[in-house]
Amino acid sequence: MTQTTPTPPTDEIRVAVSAVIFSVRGLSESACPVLALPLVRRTRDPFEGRWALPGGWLNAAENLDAAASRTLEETTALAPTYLEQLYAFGAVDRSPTRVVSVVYWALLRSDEVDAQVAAHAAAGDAPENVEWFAASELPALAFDHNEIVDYALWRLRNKVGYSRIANGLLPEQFTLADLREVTEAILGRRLDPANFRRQVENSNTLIPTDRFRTGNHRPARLYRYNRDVELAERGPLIAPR
Amino acid sequence: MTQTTPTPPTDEIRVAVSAVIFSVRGLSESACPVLALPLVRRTRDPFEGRWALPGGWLNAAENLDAAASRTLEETTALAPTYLEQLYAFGAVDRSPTRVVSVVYWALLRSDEVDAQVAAHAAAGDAPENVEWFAASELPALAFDHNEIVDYALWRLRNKVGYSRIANGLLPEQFTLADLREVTEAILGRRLDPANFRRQVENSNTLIPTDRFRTGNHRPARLYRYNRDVELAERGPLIAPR
DNA sequence: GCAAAAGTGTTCTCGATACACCCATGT
DNA sequence: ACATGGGTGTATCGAGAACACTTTTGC
Repeated sequence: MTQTTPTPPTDEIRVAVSAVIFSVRGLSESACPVLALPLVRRTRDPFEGRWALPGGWLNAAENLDAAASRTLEETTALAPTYLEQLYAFGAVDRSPTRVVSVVYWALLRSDEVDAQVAAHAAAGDAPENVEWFAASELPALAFDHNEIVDYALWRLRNKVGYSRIANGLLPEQFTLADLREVTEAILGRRLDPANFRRQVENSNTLIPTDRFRTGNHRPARLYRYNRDVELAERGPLIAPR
Repeated sequence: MTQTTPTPPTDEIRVAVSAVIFSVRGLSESACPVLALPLVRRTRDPFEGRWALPGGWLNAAENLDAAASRTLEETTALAPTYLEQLYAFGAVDRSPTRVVSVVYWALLRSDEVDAQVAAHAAAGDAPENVEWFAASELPALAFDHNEIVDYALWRLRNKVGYSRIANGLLPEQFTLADLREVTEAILGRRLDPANFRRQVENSNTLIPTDRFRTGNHRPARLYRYNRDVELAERGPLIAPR
């Protein structure tokens, strides 16, 4: 930003924005929910045919956050419940041409994704080049995108530990078991239901409703997210959008 | 990174790299040490005369990390003990022209900085446009650099809490009181010497030497940094350089 | 001897964990 | 009735904070 060089030689450097979009597939089914993310099949030369993170070029009149949202919207047609910058990747050899990628990571509500995917399947207009993959079973991706996903996973797991962010993956109303199972899917280990309940209750991030989900067993209380909390953990940076 | 646009319209976007460089001034003096950082006075139009973070344009054949190191070297002629990417700032209106700044933050050993500054003062070749400021008494900076420094301070304070990073500001050998005073300067509050000692000892980041610093009171043991630890806290990203 | 910092020991509290136990529902 | 998950109670452990106390130096 200090412009020491009179004629900046940056013509050959382009800025891209990508996103690691997390959601949960197979919630409320018998099996365990699985952390998943959408990938885009490349249709042009560098790594043609390989899967890659959704992304695009940064427009000159577009904020970084807006570009990340646009990328996300173009891929999933959905609004994220959480969006945060991950890292700027800028190694010279990460692409045949010089590209600096500012990567974001996001959380999507599972019900919206499920509905979207089901609607596309029914209408037969599923975007041909977008596919959801389980985060634990990714193929070899284009560019350095495998490393990027690894880093995003690390951040997500970290954040799930000290913050109550997992509800960003759940519908408007959900049970504590839902929230616990999603957290378990992220962390990759089982959690004590009793202790999990108390930790969540003490965090004041959830508001109990008077509705219950009935099923095979004792009905479970439904909770909803408390929007007054979420912030204050990201420091003095303004929330995106 | 997915190059959906055939002809990317990125010609007007330039990539800059800046650095928030922290060091400690006034260590081993009677008063409390003060967290300080170098600023550069702008000599051209946007915000001419105002102080700004050291930085420069990213070269086409240069990694982001390398550009940060270069920036740092040009400002201080010193090698950092710690260097980490802070954030990519890319709001459209943060500069008259469209600039995406990838900002790093770094720690410098206080003794090296003191020696450097003293040498320049003696030789009379002090760089006219670089000056060290106390982090708590910054003037109004160019661009969005005040916000950037605030965010870097937040990250530094955070990291000091859960990691043993403060020794990156200290000379090769130092006492526990040195380390505690630096930590106090960063956090802005006093710490219990007894508890601080135990926390540091249990963290295994320090190696006791058999040397002592003698002074007005009981001699204090000198410690040095244990280089085997430091990493593993930054996730799967490779260390810079 | 005294002041002051270096360094040690002890206690208390709080949060996380483990786990025993009761509750409510469908079958 | 009983299996199963929902939900509560309780003992234990460890890290951190508070603070009393001993040690070692310069003056």
